[in-house]
Amino acid sequence: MKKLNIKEFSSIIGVSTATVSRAFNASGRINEKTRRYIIEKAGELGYHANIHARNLSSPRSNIAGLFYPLLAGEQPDYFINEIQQGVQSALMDSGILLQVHPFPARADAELTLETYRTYVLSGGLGAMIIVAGSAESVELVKVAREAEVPYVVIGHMSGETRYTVSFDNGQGARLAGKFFVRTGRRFPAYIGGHLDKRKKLGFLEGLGEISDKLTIHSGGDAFIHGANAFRELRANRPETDCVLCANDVLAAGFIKAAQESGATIPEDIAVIGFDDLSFARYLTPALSSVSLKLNHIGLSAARQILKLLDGNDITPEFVECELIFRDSA
Amino acid sequence: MKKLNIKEFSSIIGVSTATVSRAFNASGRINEKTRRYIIEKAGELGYHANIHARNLSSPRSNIAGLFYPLLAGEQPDYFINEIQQGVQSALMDSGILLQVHPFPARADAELTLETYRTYVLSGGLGAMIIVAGSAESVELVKVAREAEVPYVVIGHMSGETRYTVSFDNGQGARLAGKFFVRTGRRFPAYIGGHLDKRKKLGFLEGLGEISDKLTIHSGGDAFIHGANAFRELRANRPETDCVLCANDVLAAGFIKAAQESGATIPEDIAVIGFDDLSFARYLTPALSSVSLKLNHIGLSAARQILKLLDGNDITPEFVECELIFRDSA
DNA sequence: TATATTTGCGTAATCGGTTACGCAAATATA
DNA sequence: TATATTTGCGTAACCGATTACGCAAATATA
Repeated sequence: MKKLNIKEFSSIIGVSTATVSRAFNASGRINEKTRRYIIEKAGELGYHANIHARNLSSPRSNIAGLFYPLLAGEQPDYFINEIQQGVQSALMDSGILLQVHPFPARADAELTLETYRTYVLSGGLGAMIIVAGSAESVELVKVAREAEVPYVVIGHMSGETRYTVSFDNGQGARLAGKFFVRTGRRFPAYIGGHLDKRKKLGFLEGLGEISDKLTIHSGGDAFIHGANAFRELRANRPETDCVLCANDVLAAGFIKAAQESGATIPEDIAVIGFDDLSFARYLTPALSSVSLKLNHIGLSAARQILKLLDGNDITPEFVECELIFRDSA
Repeated sequence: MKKLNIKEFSSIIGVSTATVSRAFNASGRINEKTRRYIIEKAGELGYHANIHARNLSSPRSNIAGLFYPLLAGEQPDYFINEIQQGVQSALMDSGILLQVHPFPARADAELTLETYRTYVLSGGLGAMIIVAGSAESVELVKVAREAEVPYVVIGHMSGETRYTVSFDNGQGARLAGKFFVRTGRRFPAYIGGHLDKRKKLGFLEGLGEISDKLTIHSGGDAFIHGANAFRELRANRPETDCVLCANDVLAAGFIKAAQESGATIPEDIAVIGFDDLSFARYLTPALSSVSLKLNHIGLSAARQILKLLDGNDITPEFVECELIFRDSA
């Protein structure tokens, strides 16, 4: 079945193209009966307004892009996943579609970034949600500004304070540190992938008096690195009695290795993870973790976008980290 | 800075619009020097061809949509996440963008579906990847056909054999059943959310001689339901010595409850999960699971799409389930 | 009833590209 | 050198919608 365009369709049902167009758009005056008739006929004959033509003549794009830095390694990225799901639920009934735009770190980034740049600047997106965390994120914000596309950034980004849903890793880490001193721990360790300064600093602050005892271990961000960290710690600094891991996957690896070696958690070593991904509670012992409320953050960011698209103003939002207590600390 | 359109841009740099257009498109004859000159100038002046106009005059869409049924409950959907990540890596350097289209089950589905329908039929998408598993998926395939958009479906869908990347849950479950009889288990149970016939049937087949002893428990698909299942089983059928769970989250819940009650796994009860999500190995004991190779499936599906978009033919692909042995069985 | 206002719709310009067609210049062939 | 072919580019007709403008009919106001 050949596809109808507006000219054919309108002439078949005996009205003008303008009227057909008005039937499908809120704008313009049209008799309610005519509108219903046209909509009905469109259903019968299978007429669907070409979306590109619409976008061309009256610029709009109901597509929002979610941009985020790709994790190194092949592990599935639960972090982003939880944000994405939050974003999606907020967008669900808004008529806004979601496009996902991962970008790799450094090496290939330039190419990918350039692709996105062109895409956005040529009008492909109506809104952008940018997850901070790499140099590329900053570039993307520039692109958003240049293209005059409404955007919000998730997380910390220097220089950007206007459109954000932010959280403070440092504050979260501080919570963990304080908890450790409060529960009488003496020899803390921090297991971090590619070092996140805020986390480390916050942790140090929270650790207060015992902060001079801190050991830092950094390898990668994956399960295996958590396990390695445990083994090295065991070998080089057996007195360690509490650790903060930069993410939950790392914590899972750490716990696993600890169990294999016979260490008990939290008695011998208390461990706290970061992000509070939903599998944290599946672990044994169930993992205590600094919750970033990722789902909530995603939701908020998307709602902000929705407001911007409605022409409303928004105020930056700050989401406080919360320490979720389970069994590992 | 006002945005340039092709007419302005071309007249500023002293060529015709046709030449500018040719510079950016593979089609058409153009002197290599002219092309380079134009591209350079475009960079300087910040000219970006309007994407809607391009799509209008020469129909193409470099957007692929990933459609999938939404999980009941608010849990993050790791299943889809792993597929999505596979899809993304395959699409990464292809220039094809990915849009995600979750659709809720039943209740609100009609509205959402209608939105997607209109969107696709009006030319919004260049390709569709449809995850089977609900009545809506079938509808979406119809939409794809009607809109003449290349598509591939992931999973089983009756009537659709041409464009698929499929797997057989039944085959996977059979593996689990066989393993249980081989290892001398006698009283099997199946923990399933909304019952998946194939899984149950396959499990029964694999169970062979001990299949008449099978108990079936079905509640929901979440962690809590797995835990509940354990408790009920313990109360009503304490002799149970092996279970297959319809997914890994369920299995995680089951294991957790088992540990709390003091039962040991796998000695007292062997448990096998389904999907082999990446957190399976984080659990204690590490969860044995029927792997669907979701990441691989996503990759394949996307590659099929790429082939179709290149005008090549594809042959349906079948991905065999594999039982991944870890510590829980 | 005469005039002013509103409503409903059609005509045609416009959005910003792509590309068929044709022509002149450059190159190849005889 | 004369002719045939190829190359490079410009002109203008599309692609399929939206919407400013204007007119006639319907309704409101005097």
